[in-house]
Amino acid sequence: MKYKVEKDIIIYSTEDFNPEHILECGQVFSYEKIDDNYIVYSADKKAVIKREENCYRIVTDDAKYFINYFDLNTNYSQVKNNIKSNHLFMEKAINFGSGIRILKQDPFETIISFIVSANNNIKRIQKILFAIREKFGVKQEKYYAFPTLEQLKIASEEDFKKIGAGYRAKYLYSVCRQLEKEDLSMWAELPTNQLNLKLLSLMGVGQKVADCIMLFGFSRQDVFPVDTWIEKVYCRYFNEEHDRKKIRQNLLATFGKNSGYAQQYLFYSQRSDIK
DNA sequence: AGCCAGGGACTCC
DNA sequence: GGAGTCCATGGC
Repeated sequence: MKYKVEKDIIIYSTEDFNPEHILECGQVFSYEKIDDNYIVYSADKKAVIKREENCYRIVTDDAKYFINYFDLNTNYSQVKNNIKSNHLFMEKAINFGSGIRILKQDPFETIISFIVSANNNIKRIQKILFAIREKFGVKQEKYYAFPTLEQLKIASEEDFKKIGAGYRAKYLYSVCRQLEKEDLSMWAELPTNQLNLKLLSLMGVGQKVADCIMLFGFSRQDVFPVDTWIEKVYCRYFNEEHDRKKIRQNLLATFGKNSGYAQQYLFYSQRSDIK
């Protein structure tokens, strides 16, 4: 990826970087579109992505953080070549979401976000997560940081209900109780299968949510989140199959260590319902 | 009005 | 280990 850092980050190779694809492909919920620009919030940080003549400009106080966040040192042209299988639908999905990059999000924020995401729609997920920021996060200049565990653990189950989390309020409350006893900073060192077990032990985290957390919060590519949209893709292009465990196994066998990337192109194109 | 949303827990067997 | 059922809420 060709980019330059002054104070802002300037992105030159726009075929592998498209803010619309990156932010609206379902991997992240805390962002806004204002006119032609996007604002994304991660942990206590913020970045504005502006379209300029032959490049994108990422305006932020913490360039180092967002170079990592946007995964700028991974070559996505190569990623796309690696998963461009014989399947025509895969090639179409890649073309449709050609500017997708898998974000490296904050682990705690990702855990909370994808617990909220379960059996929910994206609009409402966004609303709940912004409310969590406003109610429990530290106020910055013009936005609220996502609360740390230390800050969020004062929340009661009722607090989460008032925010609109519905039956997930109980999960959020108990996950804070569970995480109080853990050292989350050590989880990044675990191999994927052990990290998976840690995540599955959390209330409100099943295999799909665990996969999303591993992919978006722990940079693991050897996972394949299967939700209702991926199930639709699978039935459309592979077999009529509704056992998500089997679907996951088959897709992992097909895409191997590039599964996470493949999943995201497929999810985005299917959810946007390209023909 | 009824179905669906980036599913998971719980209760049976 | 599977199959059924229930779960809050808002958008369409």
